[in-house]
Amino acid sequence: MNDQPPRERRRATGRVTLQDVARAAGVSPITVSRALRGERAVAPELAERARAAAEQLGYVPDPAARALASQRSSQVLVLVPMLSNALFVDLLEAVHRTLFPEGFQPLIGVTHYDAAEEELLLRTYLPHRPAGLLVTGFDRSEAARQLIARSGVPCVHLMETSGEPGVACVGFSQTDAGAAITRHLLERGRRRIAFCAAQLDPRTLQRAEGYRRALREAGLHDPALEVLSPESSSIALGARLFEDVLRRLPDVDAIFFCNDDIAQGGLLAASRLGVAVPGRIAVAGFNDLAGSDQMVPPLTTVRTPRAEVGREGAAMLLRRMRGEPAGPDCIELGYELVVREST
Amino acid sequence: MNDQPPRERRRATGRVTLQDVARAAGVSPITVSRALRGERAVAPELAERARAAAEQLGYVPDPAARALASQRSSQVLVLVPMLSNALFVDLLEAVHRTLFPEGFQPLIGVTHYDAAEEELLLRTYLPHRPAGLLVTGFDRSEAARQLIARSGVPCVHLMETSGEPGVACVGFSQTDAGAAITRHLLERGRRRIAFCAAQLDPRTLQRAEGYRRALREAGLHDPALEVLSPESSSIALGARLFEDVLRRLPDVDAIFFCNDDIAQGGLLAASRLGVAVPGRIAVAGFNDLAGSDQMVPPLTTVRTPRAEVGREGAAMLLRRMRGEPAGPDCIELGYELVVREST
DNA sequence: CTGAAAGCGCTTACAG
DNA sequence: CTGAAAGCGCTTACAG
Repeated sequence: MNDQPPRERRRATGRVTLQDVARAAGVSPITVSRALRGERAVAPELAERARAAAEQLGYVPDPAARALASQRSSQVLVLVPMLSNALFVDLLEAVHRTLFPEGFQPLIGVTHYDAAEEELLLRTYLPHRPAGLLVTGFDRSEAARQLIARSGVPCVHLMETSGEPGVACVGFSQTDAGAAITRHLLERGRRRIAFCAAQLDPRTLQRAEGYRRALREAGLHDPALEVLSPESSSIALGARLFEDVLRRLPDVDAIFFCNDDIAQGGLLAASRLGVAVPGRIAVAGFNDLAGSDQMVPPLTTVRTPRAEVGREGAAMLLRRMRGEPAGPDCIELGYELVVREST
Repeated sequence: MNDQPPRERRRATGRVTLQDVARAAGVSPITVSRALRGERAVAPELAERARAAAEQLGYVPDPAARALASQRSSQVLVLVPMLSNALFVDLLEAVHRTLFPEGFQPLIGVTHYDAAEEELLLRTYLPHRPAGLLVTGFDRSEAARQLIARSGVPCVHLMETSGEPGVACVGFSQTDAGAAITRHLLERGRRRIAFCAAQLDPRTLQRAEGYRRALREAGLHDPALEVLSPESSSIALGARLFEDVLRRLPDVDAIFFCNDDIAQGGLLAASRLGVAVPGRIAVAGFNDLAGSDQMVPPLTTVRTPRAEVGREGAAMLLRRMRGEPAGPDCIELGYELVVREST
């Protein structure tokens, strides 16, 4: 009567393994593995038996074991600068919708517009061997660049475009968009157009470049009209910048804010101070964020294709992760002027 | 002259492994492993040698191998309803700041207030064996509840509190906070106070309950004054709800909006329509989100402790993941009335 | 305090 | 098309 279990050395995880499924299906574990991943040709009958057994036992592959054996996980590292900018929330949403149903899980990292922090995130997450990498723009430390290159992980750059062949990217011309909204203000008869910006990240500076280009073409460029703050973009900062312009540059008749949140703050400041918009001063924003259409007056802005950027960027990455024909290296999407009553 | 390399069966990953470090340090791999993790007592001299060798070779542990061997990854699954509600961005920020420096990486999942989606996220991520789990509130499918319980992964509930012993949670009383802001409106002399809500998630409904309690106590409760929309919260929806109240309930003299974004929309609608706030109608919000202090007039609201919830929730989870004394099951944080000019 | 052995649960690389 | 063997790079569980 010795029914005590044998001295157990095995760690009992209780998990249903490939082995269990193989035994139940009467085939080898490799065959089950192949059948479940749809890899290679497996005899239809065996594949079906494997699937049925897996289903019946409630088999769920172990991602850690899979990652260890294949040297590749199913996570996709997505690096964005800041979640408090609704732009990136829209971007992430589109990325998730594209990747998740295809069996890849986005792993979100927030850099806070900080090169050192981005580097730390890469150092932390790259050892997980993500299947792919989605990063914002091209501006990063040399070390970060090398980490990405040496990792061998397929990488797509979002929100900006680059001419360089071999560099995968999906975005639009921030410069052109900045020039377009500035030209719109010129067409409305504005002559002293200020540019108010926060954060001063590369994309903001590209919009500044577009602003300059448009004003130079009109012979109306004046560096004194650029109000650049390195602070984070926020409604409160926008209000301050607006008041600042009013005080220091009384002849300004229009402001192009580099992002809708500071533009909204500007509009609110105008309302509080009783400054007529667009009568006394026109206000334009950028990105068409939530609420801009509800401002008083509704905000003229540029609708940027962040959802499309997320979708197309993820799709481009998908092709590269799967080794499919990669398609174009760079996709340039459009933008759209949204003219409302603030200009 | 046969210097062609031997037939290679090994997959050359090129990675520096524990073995390499052990060889270099002249100790066994297990000793290196223990030294690097600070586990158990390792002779100081050996530990130092192991650390030096690891440093010198640029050794980075393989998370997949670690997860497979230990049956536990270093990721912490964090489930929030929606990133477009800035509340959750603040929450995630605090969670990241608390967890990341301690060697745990948040893995963000967005449920979109959808029980089925939450369940799918759990089914997808739980097999990764996260070290811990942070979820929003208590409202989920029975299947989700079981998945969590059976996984054995330590779990802390955020944003709400529960009396149940053994259920770890960090939050505050949404009901009390809702009652408090309603009482503030009463104290301001308002008598026909409407409650406008979107989304109708559990926390919103708890605020509604607080609203009712306060009005009943004052003998002023009227179900007709509740305007509940299942749509997602947004500035645009707030504007519509405001106009709706004005039209359908002309005697209303105050509105308590369940979230600041719809309150901001209400304020903007008032401004557009020329309705005096608080003269004709008082407006109060909830959460004190970005921009509320910049509204015209500035919005009276309730400042909720989401950053503290994130920090304390993550800290509570940290203790549980490490098997330290767990501390209290439930931490109830406070909230703060922020009275501005809209009431 | 230290280490040899076993094992975590998969996939790769061959061979047939 | 299928499978036996080896291996991915760690940690656990023992033993000493």
